[in-house]
Amino acid sequence: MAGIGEVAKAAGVSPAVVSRVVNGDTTLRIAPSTRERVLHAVSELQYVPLHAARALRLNIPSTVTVVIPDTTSAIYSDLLHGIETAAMERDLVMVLASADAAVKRPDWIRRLAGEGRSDGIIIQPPVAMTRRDVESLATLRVPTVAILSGDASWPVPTAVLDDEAAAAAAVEHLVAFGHRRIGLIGGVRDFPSADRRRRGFEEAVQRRGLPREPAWMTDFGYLSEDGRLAARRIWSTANRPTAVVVANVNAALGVLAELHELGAQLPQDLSVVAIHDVWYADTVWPPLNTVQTPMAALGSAAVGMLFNGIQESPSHIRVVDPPPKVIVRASVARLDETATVPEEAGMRHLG
Amino acid sequence: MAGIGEVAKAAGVSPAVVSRVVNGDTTLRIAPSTRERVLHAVSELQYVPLHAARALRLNIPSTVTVVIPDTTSAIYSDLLHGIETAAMERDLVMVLASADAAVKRPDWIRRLAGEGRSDGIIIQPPVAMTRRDVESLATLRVPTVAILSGDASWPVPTAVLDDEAAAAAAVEHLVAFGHRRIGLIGGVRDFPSADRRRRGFEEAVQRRGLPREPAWMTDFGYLSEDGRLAARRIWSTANRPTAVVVANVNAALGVLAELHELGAQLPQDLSVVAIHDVWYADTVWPPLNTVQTPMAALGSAAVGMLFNGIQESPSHIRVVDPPPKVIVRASVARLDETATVPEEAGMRHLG
DNA sequence: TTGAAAGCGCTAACAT
DNA sequence: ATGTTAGCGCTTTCAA
Repeated sequence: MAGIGEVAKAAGVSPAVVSRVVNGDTTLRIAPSTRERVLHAVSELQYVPLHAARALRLNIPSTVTVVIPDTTSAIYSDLLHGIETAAMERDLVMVLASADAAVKRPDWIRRLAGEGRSDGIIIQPPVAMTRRDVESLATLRVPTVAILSGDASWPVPTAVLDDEAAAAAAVEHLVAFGHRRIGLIGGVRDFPSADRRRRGFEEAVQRRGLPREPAWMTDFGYLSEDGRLAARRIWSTANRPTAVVVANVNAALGVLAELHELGAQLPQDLSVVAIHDVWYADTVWPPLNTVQTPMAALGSAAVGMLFNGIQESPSHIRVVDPPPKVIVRASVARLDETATVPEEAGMRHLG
Repeated sequence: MAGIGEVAKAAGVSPAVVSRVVNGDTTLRIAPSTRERVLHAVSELQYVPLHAARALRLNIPSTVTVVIPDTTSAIYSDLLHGIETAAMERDLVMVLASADAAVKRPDWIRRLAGEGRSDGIIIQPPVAMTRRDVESLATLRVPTVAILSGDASWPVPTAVLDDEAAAAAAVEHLVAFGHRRIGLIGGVRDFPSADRRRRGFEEAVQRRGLPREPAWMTDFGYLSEDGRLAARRIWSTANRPTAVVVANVNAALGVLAELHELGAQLPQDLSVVAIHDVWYADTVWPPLNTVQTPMAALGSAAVGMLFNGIQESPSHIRVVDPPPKVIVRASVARLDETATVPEEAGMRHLG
């Protein structure tokens, strides 16, 4: 409630002095006693500068907005930490908005971010979002970067993971455990990150000279229910794979649940490894092997793209460091009789 | 980039007219052709009013900030939807902040909310937050309501669930399935919501005349790891219960995982029902029985407390509607030999 | 070492 | 039917 004027009056100085003291103006020459009085009045009246007024006067970025399909998905846990840390370093406030709202009310992102409330937007376009929708983001007068699911051809700058490497790491992990008949439970077609994971999978399979079987590959999506569908499909094929790579950990949970209901013995009947690590991966049964992806680094990079100044920011980056890391739990069976490949060899040459 | 002045110039009118057209001033009498020109200029220049300037000029609430310990916990999924829906009805933007930040930088909440960026705060005080911290929230010049874990004695307004009823519903559910030897895997002591669930549990046990056994009750906390600890403790007691109520679904995941590792057959060896429903409750094995709590209603109520005007807002409310609902899946075994209580009777008189 | 004054972009009361 | 003006709270030359 207290404004700078009241503080000034209480301290017996002008508003200008209060402003300079509060903002720690180093060029300011001031009598220690005066400074004291000001500081005292500030804490007495609990003065906090009104952001709207500063924002109007100065033109300093202060807020980064992140829009993700589901704020309460553990998948984004590391991502958000990465963004928040990078934002704090730049003294920016991170604000989170669910894409739900954006979908229900198409004007919502504009409302949230297009009124100068935000100085940068980090968005993962939900599956439902068309290229046109993305394009319209570019018309917001706010720097925007799309994450996770775009590619270099997009009309806005993008930052993505090395999805090929993640999928390849999953395949190599299975190979190291002796598997050769490997399927893919993938994301939907024409969704860039899903396409990349599929490509990484196929290249790794080919490189290893593994058998390829169309019936072992599905593309229902990233959700738990999608995983259930895929599990039923693959379980019912005549000539099952011994293992599957699941493109998303949430889908993998559905896969495990459905396989249980189908009466499968896990991991003997089917081994599972999923992309992305989340805290509850070790609470399911069997505890799920995952490929940990550099989500925190991605978040940090996205913040950098927005606020590092134009010249240093390419319009498309792929975060390759740290490389994907396999977390071994208990959802992959060791197939000793076929284990011709030494475990080490599997992981090395991925780069 | 384009300001109201440029739009005015482009349309050949004064800024005042633009303002009134844009804001849909109903009292405004204007020539259709003029309005047309204004609208055209607005869309041509992609004019969006600068929020900071409006906020400075008007004094209209526009933002509600919610602070929760972990933004990426599915527990809060319904809560956030409830808040968001209620906020949208009032044309408020919902902004999410993690308590992580608040803990790392104690001034962060002030920064976020004390600068007038927020017109209302909904916070779940994390376990680490002392009563003094909560008290200091009251000194922010922003209306604040604490949710989920407070009680009527707190220095800020609070909105909580009917935790007693939720715990009682869990007990009644187990009784209806024939259980009599029932334990509680509770939250930490002196955490209000945990204390209430414990009380609800104990009252229900007493009401039903069930055996009480201190070794069947633990109080490690709400997290998965806490659940693991509790599961080991209870599994190793000489005279085990046949079922446990777990005060939090995340802890329950830990319980299930640990029991598996201990070699337990579920649910035959131990039945489990947890408070709060989340999407992945049906992806674990066995699919977890839960008590669904009215989180969305709670969120909605909290928004109401903040923005409904003082007279209608008591400083403490308990959301009792809809009542807790048991979601039956497969983690509770039916004990037919002891099933003396008709299933229906169990749920009725809870109110 | 401090103060006075202008102005950031917008809206509302008051002209015309 | 439209324009003029003042001012929201703050920062920053520029002056004293």
